Parts: sequence; structure tokens; C-alpha cells
Amino acid sequence: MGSRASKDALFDGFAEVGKALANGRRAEIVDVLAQGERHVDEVAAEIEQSVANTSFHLRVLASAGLLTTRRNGTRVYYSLTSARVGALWAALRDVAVVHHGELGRLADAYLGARDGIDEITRDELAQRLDTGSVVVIDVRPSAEFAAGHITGARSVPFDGLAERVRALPPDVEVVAYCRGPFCVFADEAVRILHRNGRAAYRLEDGFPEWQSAGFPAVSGPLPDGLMTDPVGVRR
Amino acid sequence: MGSRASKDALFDGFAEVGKALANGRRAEIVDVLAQGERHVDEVAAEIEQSVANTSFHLRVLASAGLLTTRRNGTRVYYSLTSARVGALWAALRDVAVVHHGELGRLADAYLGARDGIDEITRDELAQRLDTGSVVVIDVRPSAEFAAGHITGARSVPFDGLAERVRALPPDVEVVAYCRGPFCVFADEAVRILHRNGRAAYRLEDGFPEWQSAGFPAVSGPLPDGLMTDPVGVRR
DNA sequence: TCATTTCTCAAGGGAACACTTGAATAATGA
DNA sequence: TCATTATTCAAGTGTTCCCTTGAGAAATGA
Repeated sequence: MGSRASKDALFDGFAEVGKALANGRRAEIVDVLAQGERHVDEVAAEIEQSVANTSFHLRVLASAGLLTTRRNGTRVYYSLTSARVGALWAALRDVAVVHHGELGRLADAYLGARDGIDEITRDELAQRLDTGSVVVIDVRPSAEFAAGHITGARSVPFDGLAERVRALPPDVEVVAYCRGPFCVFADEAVRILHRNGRAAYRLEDGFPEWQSAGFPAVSGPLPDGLMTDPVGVRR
Repeated sequence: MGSRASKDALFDGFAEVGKALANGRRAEIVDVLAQGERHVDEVAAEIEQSVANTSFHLRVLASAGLLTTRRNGTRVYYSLTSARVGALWAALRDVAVVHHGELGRLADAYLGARDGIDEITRDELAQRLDTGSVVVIDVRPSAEFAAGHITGARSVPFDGLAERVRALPPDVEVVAYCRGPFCVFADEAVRILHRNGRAAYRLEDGFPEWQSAGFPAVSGPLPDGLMTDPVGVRR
């Protein structure tokens, strides 16, 4: 009891969770799976890696306890083991952004110039959703919308946004949201909307943060791609 | 903007924080520094590594932004950059314990049989501190007590506990606390107290958790080892 | 049953990491 | 100034990690 060897073993155990998050591609995987479960192929496409390599990384995350799997036919779906993992990911991102000097620069390089892209807070959006004075668009891929989204939002995946701008109700402000603070879709959506003469904002952070802050969300562990909002289940 | 290369760079940046926590000795360092600042020699003794190796690990943590340094004469003091880092460490530990099957076993091996060691919650202790029906002992090394402790606790470092049991006020229950959920000092203190016929409990978790939960604590960034409780500053 | 789809596993080469040893640097006090 | 103390750096060695390629399993449907 209390020996050096067993203390080392214990902390090496903690470090295994650190190791799981010690690779950029695995960090991306966690970021994607924070939106909901996905199968191996989808994840591989998302992080632009070979399926074999993606499978390997998923396995590393799973054996550290961060992911669980579910089989459906020939597909294997991976998801975060619990909300705790999402919280860990958020805490890590948080520390990284605030303390790691380089990261602000890298984020700017990835997100591009953010002049003219105004953010709206979760509280503000929740209020305006109640009064109906806003259209909320979810610009993530439709599979992620299906897995869970802000109550009242409509799915307008970023790919098809340019063509669908005209189908949005006129004369009302638009709020776009996506995966989180480092997701480019929302920023770019706001730019496109501006170019089309629309008043637009991006929601601060993204869907997981909205949900874990306790705001109304529809969450469907609706296994295979159901696109429409089933009821309006608060969670 | 939004290119694969810059996305990779961004997430590699996040992964650097993961890498910082991807080593058992570095995890131990974070656990120690969560108690307050320490200089290199102290940390090296704590984790039982060479000074050179400890210095190296401290540098890795610092360059990921998790630690900051302060120089005082020939000594260099390291501390967590902010409470955010402590929160990250807690989140990681949390995930590890709940999801990493192996860890429960490792923790048991380190802490030993916990039969007869009852925990008291923070709320319970806070109440009983108000009514005065309890003696609280801080069994961490005195440097850690000096850096911050529960208001009203007395410093009885684990090393000298056996000799000091008799000096404790008689006929009142004792609550021992130390660094956190995986700190052996508190468990072992309770065993010693029991052997001496005293009613004793350990506080759930440790000092950092007490403090970050907002319970009354004396916190001294009192640079060099002041052992007595200066006033009773809430923080 | 057999081909297909989807995923996992194993081997391999180049890169990065952990710890040691020994030397270099920084502040202090005689 | 010079010896002392505390810390950092640099070189060296064995280990682990990352990604690729190609082969092996697991469920499905003809």
C-alpha cells in the first residue's frame, strides 16, 4: 500500500487517458464524436485519413475508455462513452486556447479573418427563440443534425447553403451554429449570408456546449439518419 | 482559411496539451502542483526522479502552457498557470476512474484495503466546522499546508502523526484530508487514529476540490514556508 | 455457399520520447 | 572575485508512436 511502484502504475494509468488525447487526429475524432455517434468510414472521411489508420486511432481511444462501440450490421458506430469525456475535451481545449500562446495564431489561420462576424450568446439566442424573432440554421453535416440539435433549428448543411439562402424566410435575422468554437462552418455561413444581403450572426461555441449548458435541444440517438425533428423533446 | 493543413496544425496544438499529460511522472507533477507552488528540488523528491529529469518534465508542462515559473534567489518555483489547469486535471482523473477499467484495480493496489475508512462529504464537514464538533487535520507536507488549507484545519504532516496523536484534543472526532481522492496520507492517518482508539474519518477528495467547490479556505501564495495560519482570509 | 462490404490486425520504417550522465548557466554570499 | 547551490541543457540509448501496406475477420445478401 502506498508503494512507489503502485503509485507509478496508478499515475501511468491516468497518463493513458492523456496519451489518448496526445495526437492531433485523435483530438479531431473526439471533436467529431462530441456531435454524436459515427461509423468508421465517416470518421475517416472527416479526418481525411485512411480507414486502417482511423480504425487504429479509434481503438486507442476506446481502450483508454473514452469511446464505446455499437454494431449495426456491417457497420460499427463509435461514440463518446459519456458526457464526462465531452467535458474533458472542453477542459483541454479551454486550457490550450488560454495558455498555449501559439494556439491563438493557429486558430486564426484556420478560421480566417473574423472581422464582421458577430457572435450571439447562448442566453441571447434562447430568449430570441422564445419570441420567434430569428431563424436558427444548423450548418453541420446532416448526420450530426440528426444525432442532436437545437430545438427549433433547421438543418442547412454548409455544402448546400449557397443554393438555399433564398429559401430562408426573408426579413428576419439568421443565427448559424456548428460544432464548437473552432468549427469553420458557422463563420463561413455568416460570410455567405452577408454576401446575400442577410443579417447574420454565429452562435458562440457550438451544439455540444449549448446542450451541456442545459438549453433546449432535440437529441436523437436515432441510429440511422433521421432528418426531421421528431417531436421537440427537451433533454 | 479552413484548409486541411491549418486544421491539422490547430488540432496538433490541442494535442500538445494532451501530450503534456501523457506521462505518468508529469501527471504526478500536476497533482502535486495542484496543492500550490513548489521548487524543482521539492518536485523531484516528491516524484522520486532525478533533478535533471524533473526539470525536463517541468519544462514540457510549462511549454504546453500548463505551468508558470517564478524565480526567488536561486530557486525556481513552478505552479499551475491557472485554476483551469486544475479543472483539466480533475476532468482527466474523473474520466480515467470511471471509464478505464484497469484503474479501479490500480487505485485499490495503491490505496490498500479501505475497510473501516469512512468518508465524510464536504457539506457535512462544512456544517460540523461551524458547530465546532470536529478537529480537522491536514496531513500533507507542511509546505502544502502553507500554500493553502481548509480554514480551521491544523497542520499535522503525515510523517509526524503517530507522535502527535496524543496532542489532539480528546473526545472529539477527527477528520483527515490530503491532496485528493488518490492521496494515501488521509487513509493511513485514519488507520493510525483508529489504532489509537480515536474516531476518525477522511474527507472526500482533498484540498483542491474543497477549495474549488467554494468552501472556506485559507490560501497563501505566501512564498516561503509560513507555517501558521495568518488571518483567516476567505477566498 | 460465396462474393461484398466494413472493419480490424500485424509487420515495418522513420520519427519522437524518457531517462541517464555530465557539462553549462544563474543567482548568492563570503 | 570565486566557490556554492539550484537549475537547465546536450548527447546518447533503448523504447514507444504514427502511418502505410496487405492480409484477416464479421455480418450481409445473392
